[in-house]
Amino acid sequence: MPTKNIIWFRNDLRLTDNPALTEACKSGQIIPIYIIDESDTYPAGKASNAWLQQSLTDLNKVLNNHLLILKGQPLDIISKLIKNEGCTSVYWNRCYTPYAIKRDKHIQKTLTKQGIDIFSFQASILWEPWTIKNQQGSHYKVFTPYYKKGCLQATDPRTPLKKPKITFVQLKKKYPIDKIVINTEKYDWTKKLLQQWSIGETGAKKRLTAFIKNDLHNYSQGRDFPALEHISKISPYLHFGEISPNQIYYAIKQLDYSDHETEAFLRELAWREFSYYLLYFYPNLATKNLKTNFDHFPWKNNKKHLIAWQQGMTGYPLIDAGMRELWQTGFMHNRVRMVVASFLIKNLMIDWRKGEAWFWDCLFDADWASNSASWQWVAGSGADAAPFFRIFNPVTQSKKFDPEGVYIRKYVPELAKLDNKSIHDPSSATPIALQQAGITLGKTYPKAIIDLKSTRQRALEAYQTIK
DNA sequence: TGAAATGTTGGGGCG
DNA sequence: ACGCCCCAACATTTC
Repeated sequence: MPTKNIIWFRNDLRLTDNPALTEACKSGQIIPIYIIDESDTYPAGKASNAWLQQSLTDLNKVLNNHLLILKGQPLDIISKLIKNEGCTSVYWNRCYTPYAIKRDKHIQKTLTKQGIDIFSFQASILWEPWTIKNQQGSHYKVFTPYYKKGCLQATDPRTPLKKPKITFVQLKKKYPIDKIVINTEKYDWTKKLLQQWSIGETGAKKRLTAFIKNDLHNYSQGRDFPALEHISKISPYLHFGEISPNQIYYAIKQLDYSDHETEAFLRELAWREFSYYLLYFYPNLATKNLKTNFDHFPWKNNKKHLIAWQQGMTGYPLIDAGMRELWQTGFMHNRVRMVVASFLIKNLMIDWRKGEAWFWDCLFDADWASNSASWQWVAGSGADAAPFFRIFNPVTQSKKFDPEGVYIRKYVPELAKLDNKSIHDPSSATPIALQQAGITLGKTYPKAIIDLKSTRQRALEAYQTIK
């Protein structure tokens, strides 16, 4: 009689390089499950959930319709399944959010007591936080030494595993796939957004291959120009584990060349690791300033400004293009993410947590670790963060990185007819230029909601008060 | 993975 | 031809 193993999929929605799946298959027959965890303290945002639906649909397909998608309390669901089907072990790949760590520990303890074997694996990060320590035996606080001395001197990451041979358990009972997940009606608005992506494990591999072929050679420079899209766009796949960081890492390492470009890309992958690392040592990363002096920062609570930012109606075209890209595609180019975040935090002086929340809801790639670490990075309140006084000028950034206004015209079409010089800052364009482009400020496109120079000054003065 | 203010230099216009 | 000034262009400092 072969053993019956539950493989609990979480952020590892793939069959290749999936250690928990591989081991579960080695030792017996499997019951693959996904649980919509109702007690998660920070449930995924709307965009993220929409992606998840598609991803689960795809995973179910490659599992020949054997994936059970169940909703409720994970411990209850797993216990019931064990009892109904006579399982002897549960396999999963480790998660690293504070909530998941606590939940999994509890489940492991409870089930072990009942004689069930729990096997957990490392699958979604290259280096687990507790394995990387500095010379004093503490955790690193600065990225470069963390990466160079910590990670790169540590054991090499696992090389990717092949897809295992799977035998499914013949279930004794029926388990209705949860309708909430498969119901697309609720997320009708996301249909169009999702069509722009090829979701699932195969799509992830295609995306990576295309990036390596077309964009990697020019990554370090090209990634700064939002119109070029010389970026990997792999983050949503990586978040849900449709591809593993190991697969990406070795796809780059095993190229027949290694240069400034490949290094630059691997460094970005390492920033993701650093985010997980920080989250592990600072479980409140998403809610509390790592630099506590920021607790006294005089944030403005201007609802109108926040909404203008969210809707892409600030009157600064690069900001508005970025925010509309987010709304229309569930994604935003990285350079623009930094600029819009700087604008919200420093020019509007709105608490970074408001921005973090909006991104959490709108981004397909919304990731608890990366999102909070990155917002704290821009705010200057995080570990090894950008200094507060590094304030982006959205007009300067626009001229530098979207000189022809290609990106702006794509997402802010009402400015399409403006000339290349005026398009970066319509509020300071000549009346003739505006008229020729058919633009009436305040009517067809908003007037700049704030003045850059004075708000910059205001931010610097506010920063002085908390120093 | 800035930007603005301030400092320095050197070519060219001009009296 | 010379000194003076202007001001780009670049470098350094500051936030």
